[in-house]
Formats: sequence, structure tokens, C-alpha cells
Amino acid sequence: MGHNGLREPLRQLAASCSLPAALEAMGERWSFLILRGSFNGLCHFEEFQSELGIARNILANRLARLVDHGILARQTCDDDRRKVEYRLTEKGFALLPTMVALRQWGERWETGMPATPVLVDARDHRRIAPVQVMSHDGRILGKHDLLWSLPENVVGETVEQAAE
Amino acid sequence: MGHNGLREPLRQLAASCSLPAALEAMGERWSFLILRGSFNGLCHFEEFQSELGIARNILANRLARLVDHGILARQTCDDDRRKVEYRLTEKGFALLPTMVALRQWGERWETGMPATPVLVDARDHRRIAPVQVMSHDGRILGKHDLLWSLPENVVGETVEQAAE
DNA sequence: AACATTAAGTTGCGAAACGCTACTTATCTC
DNA sequence: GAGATAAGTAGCGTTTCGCAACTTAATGTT
Repeated sequence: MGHNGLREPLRQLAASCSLPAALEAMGERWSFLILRGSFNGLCHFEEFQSELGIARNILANRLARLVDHGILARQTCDDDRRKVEYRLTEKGFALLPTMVALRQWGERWETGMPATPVLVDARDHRRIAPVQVMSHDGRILGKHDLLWSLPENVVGETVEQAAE
Repeated sequence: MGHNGLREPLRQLAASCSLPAALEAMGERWSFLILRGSFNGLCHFEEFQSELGIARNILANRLARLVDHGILARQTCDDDRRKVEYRLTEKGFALLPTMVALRQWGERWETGMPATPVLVDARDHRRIAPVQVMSHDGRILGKHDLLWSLPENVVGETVEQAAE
């Protein structure tokens, strides 16, 4: 229940940049692994607990936080009202590119091998492509094709369009 | 210096999935923000400290960890040997898609506005596209186009190719 | 109805990590 | 040499983490 700690430094930064805001929701120790569980179809407390080996109180706290942030939705089962289902919301599902990018980085630079299970295109059962940074018209952008710019110097589209 | 805490649960999981391995390197509280600083050109201890408002001992610890993991490279300046430069390695730079994806998620679902500074295509100064999960041939894949699969059922390419 | 089982937490407490402030060390400037 | 600067380190109180045991409510069993 109780609103956990304040952590002012991150909140202050969050005003000017969205990364701290994102980390406020997802930055804690088990959040990404719980999310991965959700993407893989886990939805009950005990499933997460036994799959991840996380302490029960921490799991309860993380699930509550993810629900507070609208990343998971909590609903008690109709057929067995002891059980609770935690399911990804649209907002939670929108973290897929982030999670895949992080996983792919781990495969390439840490473990050196593909993670299990593998994410594939349902149509042809081929692995998805590496997640990359691309230009508005689909060119892959590398280290020297990128620039950090103030919003007022950006060409070509409004903020509204950019958000979509 | 001293090897910080053990945290066994994550390490055990890391054997079978690369996400825990990635989080082992990047999962701590300030790691992503330090990385963001690096991407934005910060490279000295005092720059990170004043920009992020992070405690000095924690900053020292995180920088050392990132160096240990090969994400940042530490080098003392030649012209002023009091100063130390922390620069992104290739491995560190490879976290760009992850960081951009997380930032974009925060823009869309948390702050509701573009983060500053904005990442643009150097060629035309237009904002980069949203980072997305795509098929091997460049189609954008949504919720219902994806499948989790065991590696042995994957079609079309070897592990070697997939890693690149 | 009585009793055991299951699911989802909660509580207590020791260990680890975090964060603040002050201190140290090496280097550079004057 | 005196002072300033850069990059840490040390001490110490607060918060979070993690383990194990306990609670609560719904369900199954006899």
C-alpha cells in the first residue's frame, strides 16, 4: 500500500528529461525481470515467485508499483477468487522495444548467446531484427549520424506528431 | 576497488537469459543516467556529479562498475593529470537503442513531452523514429505478430548470423 | 461442518546499498 | 611554497533488500 520512499534526486531531474521518469517506474532491481515474466505469459504471484526466485515481500511491492504506474493491471480471477491476475497494459506492452533492446545487448555483449525463449516473427518464425536507432525515413543511424539538439532547432514535425 | 555485493539470484538466472546479465551491468539506480550523461558528452567526475546531483561515493562506485563491465573506458588526461576522462566504449555505445527506447517510452507514457536534448538525424536535423521491434526484413511487428519460441524451432539463420 | 491446501500477501529482522558531509591525495597555477 | 582544483575515500545514519515465518481468505476433501 504505502507509497514507498521519495527519492528526490530522480524526481527533480524528471522534470526536464523523460529518462528519469521512465526509471522511476522501471528502474528498480526486479522490475524488468517481472516485466519479462509478463511478456512470457506469467500472470500469478506464485508463478513470478517460483520462476524468478524473488523474495515474496519484494515481489508484492514491485507488483504493486507496476500496477500503480499502470504497467500491469491487477484483477482477481472470477473462477477462483483466491487467484489474482497481473496482465500487461498497453503502456506496459509499450516497453517491449526497450526490453528487447536490452536483451539483445546482453546477448551480444554479455552472454554471447541468444536468450531463451527467443522472440520470433509469428509469420515466418524467423528471429526478429536487432533493435536499432533509425531516421524518420527508415535509414539505420550509427554513431556519426546522430546529433543532440535543442527542440527548437528540430526540423520538420511538430511535437504532437513526434510523440506518435 | 573491492568487488561489491554478490546478489546471487540475478547471477543464477543470467545463465539462461541475457536480460539478467544485462541488468547485472546496467540495472543499478544511477547507471542509466550516468550513461545518458556520457552520450551527451559528459566525461569528468565533477561534470557527472554536478549534472546529476549524485553522491560522490555512489558516483565513484558506479563509474568503477561501468568501467569493470567495459561500458566506459577510464583514462587520465595527458594535459592535466588531475583529470580523468570516462568515455563510452563500443560496448557502451551499443546501449544507445536501449536508452533511446526507454527515453521514448518515458516521453510517450510518463512525461508526455519530448526530452531535452532531442536526438536528431545529423543529415536533416529531424527527430529519429520511434524505436520498434521489426522483422528480419524490416516490417514493424506489433503485439500479435510476435511469438516466443525455443531456439531449435527458429527458422532461417544460424546463431552466428543472428548475433550480428 | 471440520480440516487441510492453496494463493496472495504481510511482518520482523539482519544485511546490504544509498546518500550526505567531511576528509584525503595528487596535481596544477601563481 | 600557498592555494585551488579534480577525483576520489571514510564515517555514519537512513532506506531498501532478502529470508523465513506468519496471516488471511477462498477452495477442496472427507
